[in-house]
Amino acid sequence: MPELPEVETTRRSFAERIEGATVRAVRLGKPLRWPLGCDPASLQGRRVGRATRRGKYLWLPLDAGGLLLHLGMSGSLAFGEGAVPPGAHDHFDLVTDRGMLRLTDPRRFGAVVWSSAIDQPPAATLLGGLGLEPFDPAFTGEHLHRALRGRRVAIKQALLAGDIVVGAGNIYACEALFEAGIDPRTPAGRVSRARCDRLAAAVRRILAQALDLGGSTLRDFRDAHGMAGSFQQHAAVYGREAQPCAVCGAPVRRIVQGQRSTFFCPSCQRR
DNA sequence: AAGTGGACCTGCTAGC
DNA sequence: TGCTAGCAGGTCCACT
Repeated sequence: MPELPEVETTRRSFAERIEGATVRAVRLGKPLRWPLGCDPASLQGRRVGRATRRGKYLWLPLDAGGLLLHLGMSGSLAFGEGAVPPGAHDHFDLVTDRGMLRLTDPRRFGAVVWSSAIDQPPAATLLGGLGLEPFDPAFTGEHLHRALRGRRVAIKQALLAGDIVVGAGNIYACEALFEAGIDPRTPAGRVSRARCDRLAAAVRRILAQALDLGGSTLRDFRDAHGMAGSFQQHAAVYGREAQPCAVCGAPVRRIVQGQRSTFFCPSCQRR
């Protein structure tokens, strides 16, 4: 599910309301990707700080540490007052004096991990290999071109890998490559400097547009207010196999790269 | 070092 | 109607 726009939309929807709250209790459901890494009772009484985002991870500071959260493929966070009984897919509740933050995640690829600080393991280890933030001014065509040099993987997979630039998942990598007019199968190291300029701009523009639209809701994404996103209605290629390209009319193709679907227009996107 | 494939887990849909 | 195969927004890890 959640790529950068969904994670950031989620962050914005609860960060201000939970900041300054005091933790009353923690409830765990079924296991997530990794164990919490602390006694849940040890979080009681801690003060919640300002939630931040790095890539697709959220960092929720608590006194003397914090929680690193990831939504995996199917996770979403909800924040609300009142005690709603947990459902079968509710696997983490942070109950505070201002309301409860709840992670719902049917597939359980998500995670909530305690760390004594964001720059200490395990948080630092998980965040350590991440590439630049797409809206970092340092993320330029020049940076992208340099980072791709010598890499033989397809450009689509290089974007998804997250070690050069974070935030673009399967939907937005496809959309950015469409906007930049680049065939997703192009070997990463063969994308010219000029096209890297276009691609870096396209990644930023697509992610910004998706952010404006509250992300994409394919099936179950909701922000912490329960609001769905609407970017999926603006997708040019993602999920549109065999439908006519809005620019040239050629049928959109679906191929598989690294066991993930890639959608592209074989006419508008070239090697 | 870079590339590849498998693993994690559940739910939904299309097709027979 | 019911079963099965295939697919889904991520990313870590082991292996070549």
